[in-house]
Amino acid sequence: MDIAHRTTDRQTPAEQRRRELLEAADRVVLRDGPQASMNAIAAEAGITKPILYRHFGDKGGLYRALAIRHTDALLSSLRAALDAPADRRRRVEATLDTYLASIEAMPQVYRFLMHPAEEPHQTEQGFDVGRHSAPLLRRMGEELGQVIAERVDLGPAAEAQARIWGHGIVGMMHAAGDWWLGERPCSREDLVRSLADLLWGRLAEADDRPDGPGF
Amino acid sequence: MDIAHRTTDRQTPAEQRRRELLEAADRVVLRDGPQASMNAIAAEAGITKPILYRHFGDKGGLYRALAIRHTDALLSSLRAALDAPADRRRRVEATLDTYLASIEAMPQVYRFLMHPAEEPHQTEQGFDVGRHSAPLLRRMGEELGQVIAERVDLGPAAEAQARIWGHGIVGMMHAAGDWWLGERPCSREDLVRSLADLLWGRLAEADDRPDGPGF
DNA sequence: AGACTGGTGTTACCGCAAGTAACTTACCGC
DNA sequence: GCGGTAAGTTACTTGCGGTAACACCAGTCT
Repeated sequence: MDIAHRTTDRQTPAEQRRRELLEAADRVVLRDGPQASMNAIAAEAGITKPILYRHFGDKGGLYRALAIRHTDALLSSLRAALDAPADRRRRVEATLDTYLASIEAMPQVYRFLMHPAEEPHQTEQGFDVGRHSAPLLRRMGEELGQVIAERVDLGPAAEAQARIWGHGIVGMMHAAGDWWLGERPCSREDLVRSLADLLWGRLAEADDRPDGPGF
Repeated sequence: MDIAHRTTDRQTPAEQRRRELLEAADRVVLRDGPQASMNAIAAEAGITKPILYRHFGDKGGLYRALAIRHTDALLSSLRAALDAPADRRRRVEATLDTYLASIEAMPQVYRFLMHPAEEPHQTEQGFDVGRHSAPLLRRMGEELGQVIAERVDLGPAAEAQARIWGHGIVGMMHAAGDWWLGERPCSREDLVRSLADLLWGRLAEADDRPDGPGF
């Protein structure tokens, strides 16, 4: 097959094309937000709609492919921070900071990933809860849970505990980051330190305020 | 349409009507999910589209009104749990449990609130800065932050810290709840206990596992 | 009475975006 | 050359959000 000598500079034409389309879609989505129309994306890629549909099936498929790209990139950054050689507190802070720096650097990508606005239109309306609830959060939660399970000694029921903590920590990071990105109430380091303090039990240690019963 | 036999309620007819419309919309949204069309909602209410638009402006307005109803209801439940007379750990657990019980009892409502899927989509986008991004999470985060600031003695920068923690804890609750609702990996009590343990610093206290460096 | 006003309701339409059908190339092995 | 497959097109259908424009039915002012 003559594909073999092509793979040196190109991959198979289909995949090459797919990459180009994804990059065009990326540009449009980053410019117009998740409401970007298929027509606009096709125009940006220099082609017309039906080709997009041949490549990605439907809008959800295209968006899913886009999301997977970015999600993978973010996850590998996070894995790197998680694997850095340092003590646990430093790793937690590095991971938080990596995540926050990422969403700070590309807020449009972040918005796209977190608020997909994908709607299967009018077909197939079942009430599946977890369907389009930001798969990025789920993946991050699962991965963090696995890391925790591998490295932290949690005694019995460690597996379940670790997954719960993974999803919980990721959710904490996400919500705090989302709010912080919108209001910028403090510096990134302050946010990282506060969240790490929270995970380090400072809520439990703090005293009640003099006037009322403690939270 | 005779109007005479509706003399029971003493509200202004407009508000009465608005309530009825919201209830109809509720039924449809709970049945069809956030993709429910304005036509369907109007049909359920026994009227036609333009009336909905006269009452709520646009689809976003209707959905916002719906969301506010449910959000207020949930928030008042949470406030009750937060104000119960008990020590801090018990309050945290009660709040977590209240939230989880709520989303467990009405997953469709929860899904609607969390995944609004509103898309301005054509004419006149550009105002509406805060857009989607689940206002419920923001409100819960702000409220919890306020409660923490009021009741917990955090020393200097307490205000900022409390808000961060509020959003962080709410996000933790949300993400863990979302995942739990989808997979049901454990009982509600187990989840509550694990999350409270996380907030109580058990991640910091736990030892590394024998084979590798700790997370 | 009779015109004026305001709320409720309708039908019929526009614009737009997702998705599809049917046709037209161009390339590649034989 | 010839037939098949992939890329590409135009032109359509469907369905939804949103908006006229008009109709009906209180009360109410003169």
